[in-house]
Amino acid sequence: MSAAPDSPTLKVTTLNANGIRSALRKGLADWVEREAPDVLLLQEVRAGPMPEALAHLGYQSAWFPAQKAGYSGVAILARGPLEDVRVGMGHDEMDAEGRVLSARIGGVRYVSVYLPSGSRGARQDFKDRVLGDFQDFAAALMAEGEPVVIGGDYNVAHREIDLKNWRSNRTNSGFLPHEREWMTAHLASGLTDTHRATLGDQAEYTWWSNRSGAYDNNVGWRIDYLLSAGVHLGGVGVDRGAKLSDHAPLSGWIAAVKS
Amino acid sequence: MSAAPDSPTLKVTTLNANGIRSALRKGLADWVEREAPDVLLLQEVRAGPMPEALAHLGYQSAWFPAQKAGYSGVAILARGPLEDVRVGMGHDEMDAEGRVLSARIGGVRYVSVYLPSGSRGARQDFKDRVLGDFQDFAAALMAEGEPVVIGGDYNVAHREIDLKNWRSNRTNSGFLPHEREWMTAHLASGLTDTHRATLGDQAEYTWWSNRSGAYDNNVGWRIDYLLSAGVHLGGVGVDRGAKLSDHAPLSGWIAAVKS
DNA sequence: CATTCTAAG
DNA sequence: CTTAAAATG
Repeated sequence: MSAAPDSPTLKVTTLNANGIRSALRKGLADWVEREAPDVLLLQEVRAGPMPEALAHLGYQSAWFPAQKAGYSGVAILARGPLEDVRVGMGHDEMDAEGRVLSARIGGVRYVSVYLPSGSRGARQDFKDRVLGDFQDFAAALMAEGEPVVIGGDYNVAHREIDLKNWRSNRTNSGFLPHEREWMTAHLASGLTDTHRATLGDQAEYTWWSNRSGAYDNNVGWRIDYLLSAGVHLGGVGVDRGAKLSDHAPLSGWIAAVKS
Repeated sequence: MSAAPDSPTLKVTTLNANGIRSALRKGLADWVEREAPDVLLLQEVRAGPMPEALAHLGYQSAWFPAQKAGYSGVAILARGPLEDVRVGMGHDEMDAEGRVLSARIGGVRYVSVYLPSGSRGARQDFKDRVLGDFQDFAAALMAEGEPVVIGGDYNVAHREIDLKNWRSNRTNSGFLPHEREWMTAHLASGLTDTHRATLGDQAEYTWWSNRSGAYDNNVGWRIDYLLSAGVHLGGVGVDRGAKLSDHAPLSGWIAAVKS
């Protein structure tokens, strides 16, 4: 992890929890107490609202579960008040699966997003369809004029350096040419990939398959992002050693904004 | 456990495994190697045929799974050849659930039976219906003239001494008056309850609920039986400490029969 | 409370 | 490989 900058900042973390109950068993509460993010964006919580999960550490929270129990679901936890909480992105299919949630915290709009996986083939069509819709949603948010921070699991690796075996994955969901082009356009719409901007072309991953020693061999993908518009995110880093789920927490420091 | 008698005998064990994979994880193979039953009658294996499970210890086997994966299913394992294996009891409903299997081993017909639980209310009707059918099946087997040993989970405690809290369970499935009367009639048809015959009115259980410390407090039920007709079973005993499942293995020694 | 299977990733 | 739920005991 990088060190925090000197000026007054807020720390923001995004994490695909792959089941918040599982992540809590693996020490999420201790990790949060130690790392003390001011804003925590969670994806794939796979549970209904659990406001008590980190309440003892002083977090308030908003939750947007999927209609289907045990599936998907996002949350935002923060040490300050969550204002103007918005569930969903006005998209029946995405919102039925609890994939987008946003709130204003300290004058910044934070979005927790979990874009669909296409690894099960039959879902690639859905993924392809909603990428454009999410871009429209993000553009509309930015047009509101508030600073925006989007954190989440995009299920897309952008560049060759963003996954271990890019050659063998050129035809696999998550690194398909049109997905990568979509990410390029998404960023070009005004969002900074703070990980890339901070760490440059250093290979670093945020997800490792559970199968066959992918983590031990660091055969990973960078598919989780902290994107920002209208505000600077610094000190971005991946806590590869946290092992709270099959994803690593991705954190950064954002300059405090007057609200 | 009681000691083996002096004369040439075969050891027979019955065990509701509550998932043979689980029982193997909990040391079933070691237990079998140590206790070395010649015949092992298993219920609730919750798996398809696994002839390899104890093959390394020299066991041959017959399996009768339920049609529904992961549910019910019985098996017979033996160190000698299994002759005239018969799957089911000629009863569509019982046989769809893999509840009765028999084989001749060393001149004795062994039956592995898993009678339905009524603990889920809606299944009590089914249980009540099939008790009579199983009695008919057993009577027909005995009428064939071969010695018969039936081992299995009857899901019925016979007498007040056969469960810890008989007073509070008089209206609960497994100790209903008509179930107890059925067991009385079942035994009266010519089957010896070898546990009761050997150990008398000593309270001993074969099953403990997984909930709320039932095992530690020995709040159990005697619902597994070794019944015999035309052959004597001695040295019957329950291995309460085995902890291979929520049931204890029940074993006895049978005098070898000329085949 | 424990087991297995399923859907999903 | 892992998670959560569902069905079943």
